[in-house]
Amino acid sequence: MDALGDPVRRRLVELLADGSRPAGELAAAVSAEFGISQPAASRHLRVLREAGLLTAEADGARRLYAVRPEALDEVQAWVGGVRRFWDQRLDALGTEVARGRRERGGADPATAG
Amino acid sequence: MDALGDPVRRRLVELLADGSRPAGELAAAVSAEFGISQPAASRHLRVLREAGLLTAEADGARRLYAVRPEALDEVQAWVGGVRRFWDQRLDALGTEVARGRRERGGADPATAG
DNA sequence: GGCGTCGTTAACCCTTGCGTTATATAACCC
DNA sequence: GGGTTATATAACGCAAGGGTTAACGACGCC
Repeated sequence: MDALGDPVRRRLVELLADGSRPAGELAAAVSAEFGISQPAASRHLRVLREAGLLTAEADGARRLYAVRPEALDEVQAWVGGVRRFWDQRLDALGTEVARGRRERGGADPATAG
Repeated sequence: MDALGDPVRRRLVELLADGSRPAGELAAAVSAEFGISQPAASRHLRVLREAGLLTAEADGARRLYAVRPEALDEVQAWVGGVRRFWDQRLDALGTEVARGRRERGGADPATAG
């Protein structure tokens, strides 16, 4: 998840959302969008690879990159873990979404809106 | 999402998973776990706040922090957007998980194993 | 085998970001 | 009001990360 803290890297993952692509294609895309060089893109791919977000498969002279779904699972699981609480809170239907209310007695935008 | 690229900040969000907490409590926790000072923790909270991940509500001399669920929605939506493709791929049950196959004609470890 | 292409690695610079200590602001309490 | 607690900001140093250019390794083609 640390690896996804960079917008270029997030973009690279996005570009791989609909299937694998050769490194060159990815590099061309982010180079154009972010104005960075091809080696820079390569390094981002490397970081993503080492973080387990992507896999690289040799295809002749090219390298096909692809998303590793399990990694996305982990991310989603993490977010889900945090969100779960809020979901059941909302499930309890505004019983008291903002706990500060009780102390301040103020209306909460989350429940009001 | 950039804000979640830091382990301390992720931890802070985790600590807020089960409800809001005062800054001091959060600071104490991450200070202990990561060996950082209170001001450092405060800055992380600030980053998370400015990123829209957290909200801060004054409670007397304290400041109650809480997760902003909408922000988590965005994260999950992003991941979901990337994952969706993979989900339907897996739904098609190994019809051809590794698209590289067709170009190379070689057996893919993912499908073979 | 020589050449062009694809991609990664190396070496280096500069900015960003995180950490620290010291200090400011604000609320509570007596 | 003075002191204490709670939290944020300021000023600053340092390490890390990301960018660049140059060079290297690997494959494909003729």
